[in-house]
Parts: sequence; C-alpha cells; structure tokens
Amino acid sequence: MARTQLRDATTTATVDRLAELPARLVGLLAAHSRAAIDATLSTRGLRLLHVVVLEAVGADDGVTQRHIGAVTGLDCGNLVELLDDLEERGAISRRRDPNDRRRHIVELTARGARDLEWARTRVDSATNDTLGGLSARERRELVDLTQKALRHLGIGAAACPSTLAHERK
Amino acid sequence: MARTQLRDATTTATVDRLAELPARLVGLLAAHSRAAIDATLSTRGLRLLHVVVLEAVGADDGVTQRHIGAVTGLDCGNLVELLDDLEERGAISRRRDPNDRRRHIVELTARGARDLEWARTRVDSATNDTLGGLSARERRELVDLTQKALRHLGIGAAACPSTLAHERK
DNA sequence: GTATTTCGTTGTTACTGACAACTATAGTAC
DNA sequence: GTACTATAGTTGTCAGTAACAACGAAATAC
Repeated sequence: MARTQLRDATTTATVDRLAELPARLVGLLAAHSRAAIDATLSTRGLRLLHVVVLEAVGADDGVTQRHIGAVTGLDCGNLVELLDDLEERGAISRRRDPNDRRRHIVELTARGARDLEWARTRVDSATNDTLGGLSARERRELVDLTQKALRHLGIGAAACPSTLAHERK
Repeated sequence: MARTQLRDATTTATVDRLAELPARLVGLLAAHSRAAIDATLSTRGLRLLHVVVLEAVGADDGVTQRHIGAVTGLDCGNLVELLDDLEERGAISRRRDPNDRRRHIVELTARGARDLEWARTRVDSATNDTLGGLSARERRELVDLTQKALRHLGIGAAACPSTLAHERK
C-alpha cells in the first residue's frame, strides 16, 4: 500500500465538481427512486410508470391516449405497451371513440381503481424511504424546484407532438 | 380513501398527485438533463458518464477503478466499458499497479485533460439550458437537496460490492 | 375525390443501472 | 508450503426509460 494518497487537497476540489453536477445528482436520485418504487410494486406486477398512467386515467374518465401522453410526459409509442399491460390485467378499458374512430377512450375499471389505491400507499412509502434524508419542508422544496424546471422546459405538457413525420427530406 | 366519483371535482386533485410524484419529477428532469448533455457532447463522441469518469480520474491521479466506482456511484462492471472508451480515444491510461497486480492505475492523459476542459463548458452550457427556469439560488438549492437525499441513501460513496473502508489507508 | 393531418401501433435504438459468473492476484490460516 | 478466502477487474445479460421512424386507419381540408 502506501502507494496513493498524496493529493487530498486537489481531490476535494475536483470531486466537488462531480458532486455538484445536477444532471448526475438528479440522475442518481431518479434511478434509486424508481428502483425502490418498482421493487415494492413488483409484488403485483406493476411499475412506477403503470401507476403514472393509472393516475392520469383515473384523474379524468374517458381520456384519449394522446391526452395521457400529454399529461404524463410519456411518448405515445411507449405508452401503448403500458396500456396493453394495464388492459390485460383488467385495470383499464380501451374502446373506440364513436365520434372519432381514430381515438381510443381509456377508462379506469374497478380493478384499476383498487390497483391505484393500493399502489399509492406503496409509492408513498417508498418515497418516504428515498427522501428520508429530507424534512417535509425540504421535500416540498424539491418538488417545487423540479416542477418549476420542468414547466420551463415544457415537459409533462407536450409529449407526442413529434408529428414532424412529414418533415422535409 | 376517497374513491373518485365526481369527475370535475377530483380531476384537478388527482392530476396534481401525478405532478407531485417526486420519483417521476426527478426522473423526467434527469432524462432531459442527460439527453441535453449527451447531445452537446456527441460531436466528440462523449456522453455524460464519460465526463463523470473523467472528473473522477482527473481529481486524483493514479486512482483504481474501484475508487472511481466509489466516487462516481458507478457499478464497476459498467465502468469497464466507459474506461475502455476513454482509453481507446487516448483520454486515459490504464496500467497494472506493481504493488498489487490485481489493480489498475488509471490516469488522465493530456488528451483527456483537454477533453475534460472542453466537456465542462459544454456540460455547463447544457445545464444552464436545462435549469433555465431556476434562479442561481434555486439551482443551488436543488443541488443541495439532491446531495442531501443521496448522502442519506449512501449513494455516490459505495459502488460495487464492498464499501470503501480500506480505501483510505 | 385527393391530399393532408391526426391517432394509435409497431419496431428499433440508445443510455443507464443491476447482477451473476469468471480470471487473476493477494492475503490469511494452518 | 498448501488451502481457503477475499479483492480487482472483466464479461455478459437483462430490465427500465426514453427517442424516433415508419405505418395503417380514420378524420379533415381542399
């Protein structure tokens, strides 16, 4: 041994740069947060994004998939599989909109409502664990700041409109 | 608790629930943040995690991969590929530790130092864009809060299997 | 009626993160 | 010394999230 450890002075300085990279910090927190939630939801075959979708569907009966995407910030392509999962387990129903047969009307079933209720307590519990180092006031602050940053970026309010499909060659 | 029956009244309430899910908020912010950084770094074939590793290597000459993992929070298995990339481009060097031939000593090359310097301005710029909705004070607050949460979880200080106990000696 | 746009679907790709199995070296017990 | 255990790094695999392109069906515009 005794090989290293002569540079504790510079160590702190530059490692601090790393410890203050917002992208990395929120990335690590996001990964841990999701993993903790997914772990506790896995006993019923659900994941965080399933709950996100259930919340969006339960918030407003009879929404279109496009609307869900806009509210949740989910790409509509990725949303399809989540809805497939939820439909297969009987948590939601999809049916054609008779007024516009391109659209699907998505609704929460009784089973879905139970799933959502169950999941909420699980999610809350896992969130408490993940944010255990923060006081209630600090958690509020974290939520406010991330909301504010996302709002400024227009995220969570504009999802799919990637309809640049017919872009010029 | 409080099953939904009245649509219009509960709509706002439940969507708010979604908008206050910390896991989802930090997840979205992390994804956007990383994408913005990766986009601006891609012109030189780098990604956020490359810069994270470069910061860790540059902070302390002659570190082991295990140490890098501990400092960055990267799994040592995933770290290998990142180091392969950086070594291939000549940004770092890996050599056996003569005192412990299991270890690799990783060091920043001149090229790596230039890459790091270049990347830092790019990362800072992308971070400014991503956090454009927040004041300097709010950004500071966001960093402090995420640091605090991560510290409480022991993340960024214990990567692979064992902790860092003997790391310092 | 044709052209264009929108909605949902399918398929592909990239980045991150966990984890298990393996090689080789080192340290320790006997 | 041998045997056992632990560590450093490597390899490979898999899951979760997200972006994006191409497509058919249906609506809308002209």
